[in-house]
Amino acid sequence: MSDLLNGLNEAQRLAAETTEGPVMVMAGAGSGKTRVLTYRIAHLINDLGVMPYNILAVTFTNKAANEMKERISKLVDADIQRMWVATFHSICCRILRRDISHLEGFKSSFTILDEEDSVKEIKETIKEMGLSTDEYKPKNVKCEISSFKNDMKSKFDDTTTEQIYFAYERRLKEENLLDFDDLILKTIELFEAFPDVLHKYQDIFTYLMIDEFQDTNTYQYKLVKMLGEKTRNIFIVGDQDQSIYSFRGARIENINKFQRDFKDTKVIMLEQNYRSTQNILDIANRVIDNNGSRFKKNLFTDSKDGIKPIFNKLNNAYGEACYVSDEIKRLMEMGYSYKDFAVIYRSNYISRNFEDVLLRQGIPYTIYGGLSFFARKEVKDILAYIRLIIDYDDSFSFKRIVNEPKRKIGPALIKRLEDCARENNCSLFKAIDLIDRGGQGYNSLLDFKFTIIELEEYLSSEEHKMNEIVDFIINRTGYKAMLKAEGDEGEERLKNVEELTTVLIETDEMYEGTRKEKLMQMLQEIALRTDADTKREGDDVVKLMTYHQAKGLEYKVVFLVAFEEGVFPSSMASFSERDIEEERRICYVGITRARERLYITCASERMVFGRTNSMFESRFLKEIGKESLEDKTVIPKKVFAQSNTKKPFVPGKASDVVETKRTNTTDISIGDKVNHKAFGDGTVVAVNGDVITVAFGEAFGVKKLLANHPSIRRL
DNA sequence: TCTCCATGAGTTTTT
DNA sequence: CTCATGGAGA
Repeated sequence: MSDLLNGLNEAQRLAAETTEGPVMVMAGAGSGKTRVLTYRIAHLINDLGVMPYNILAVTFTNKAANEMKERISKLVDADIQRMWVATFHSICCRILRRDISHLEGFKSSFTILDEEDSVKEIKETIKEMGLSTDEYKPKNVKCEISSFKNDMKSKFDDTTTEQIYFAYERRLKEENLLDFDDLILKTIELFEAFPDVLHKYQDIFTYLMIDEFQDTNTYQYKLVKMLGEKTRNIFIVGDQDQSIYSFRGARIENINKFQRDFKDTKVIMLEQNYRSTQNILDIANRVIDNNGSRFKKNLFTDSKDGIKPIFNKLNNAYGEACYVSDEIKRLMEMGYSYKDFAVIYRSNYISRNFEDVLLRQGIPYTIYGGLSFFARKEVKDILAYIRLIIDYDDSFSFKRIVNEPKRKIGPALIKRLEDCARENNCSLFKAIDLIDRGGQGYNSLLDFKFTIIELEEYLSSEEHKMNEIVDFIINRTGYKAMLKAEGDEGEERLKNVEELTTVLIETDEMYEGTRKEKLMQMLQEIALRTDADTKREGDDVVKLMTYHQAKGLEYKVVFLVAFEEGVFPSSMASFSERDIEEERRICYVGITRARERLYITCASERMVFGRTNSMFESRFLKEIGKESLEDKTVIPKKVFAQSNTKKPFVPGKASDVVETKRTNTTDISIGDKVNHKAFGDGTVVAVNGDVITVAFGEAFGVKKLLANHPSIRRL
């Protein structure tokens, strides 16, 4: 046996070497579980001669999958391209592409709907049924259906919603579409209806490995069980304390269920942490200890105590962002680089102040979340063009772009087409030839048809390079002209469209076959690509992200911001102990992202819904214990002590008004001359609480600033 | 059919 | 506050 596994500690090594039978690894944060997984796979291939394609490794994100593949490829000589390392959704997608045609009425060329698309389909379904979209809000219905499909609900609340569900399912089938949830469900359906197909995959995947097992839902677990039942070589890795996806149907209980279903499961604990300092681990342990229903486990480390985590409470959200930005600058001078920092928050809207301030301070950053590249309207439009060009019968794509740019082909005409298509059991594209001639927009429709045919000829002829395709499409269809006419915003969107060219060039190199075949493969996989997968890790920039996005990542310096009741724990989760326990796990995940320095900040007041609210410190601060934090707050301590003893924020309470006034003290008044580090000298033109408005003259104009911000002094 | 304005609704987390 | 949607008018 090689010395491949020498770099592992005893528990890790045991986990990597126990290759046969069911194994469960309880891996605390930072205990090297990814390391164990990669070395285990390398061990299977290198030392035991297992073929890479007999290994199935399920990760939580595509990004994690790619990273793992890369790390494995450095450890083994064998070609691992054919090894299955992917998310549940990607794996199911691949299985369905091969075998879904066994199921009556399904075709392997299905298109995967993203969130937006499926809400759109539901909306049309509701309208078609003659129901009101006010009463049955498409978003809510989608949520209901998704809950049902993820076993979070065993039946629908009312029969109408159930009817919508049935109609939606029928509609998807007719249009050859699957939503995200279907990827898992249809695979199970396929395996149940066709045991032969299941056996085929059972024979292929002789070693199963599931990462982040605590976040699997009922059906994902079922899938694991089905696939692994035969060989029973199932290796699951998880941490009950990091289960943060119950809103999506994840079940921590699957950990226990696994042990019941596979009685001879070997359990291995990884408790040594290699990431954080003792001080950071201490507060992580203290917080999570408040969760009653947990199997006790304590992380320890050999590393030093390190720097005491820092707490700071600022007057408002703007001040909080300024503090974080100042600390980043200060630490940069001590030798850190931008990529060492992460700002982590509970929900996306919190990021705004940080974006503003970082931008103004010239600190480079990227935001995770928001609209992903492939979810952008313009990108989806062009992809829809390509889809339609390759497959005229793709009516879903047809509808998306038939009037984009505007061609005077409105809802009335579409309705005519749809009716005709249904009557003749054909696609919308074919229906163009069958509807009655004439009428509003009929000629535009013919034009559109010829444009698509022309584009198809262009695309088929292999003489044109892949990188010319997008350009040709946007020129020929008038899409480019449309964007050009939109001004600055259009310019931005044009850039996104042009970025697609890069994707096509990648496509050209990545896949085999004719141009069309390559494009088809790209289109089939694109729905599962998320922004995080595309983001370049290596960039030397500060990262802004949610706790959920931060899972599995680590940074030298971590700022956990907006530690306020109602934000974190989220106001949506303050009702049951169950919810609070999940918020606490989120907190635990956040703390354990930090390697060297941890900052926790909050603000006394914050704008929510355009209103300024007084905020109260998160209960998690108390659980962490203020004594284990170095308090940098500059507001008088007694103000704090009071706010600590008060009940959480309730809108309209008199005491809150008093609280707000107290923090509004500033000794700067209208007419004062002030100096700002970056903007130079200016005159105060307005004072509103602790926010002052200063006119700085032509170069910088009028700015709203925090009066007691360190970068401002009165002259 | 398109454009513009008003109104209202909503920010928890995502494959 | 900000975005999306829908209605009215051109």
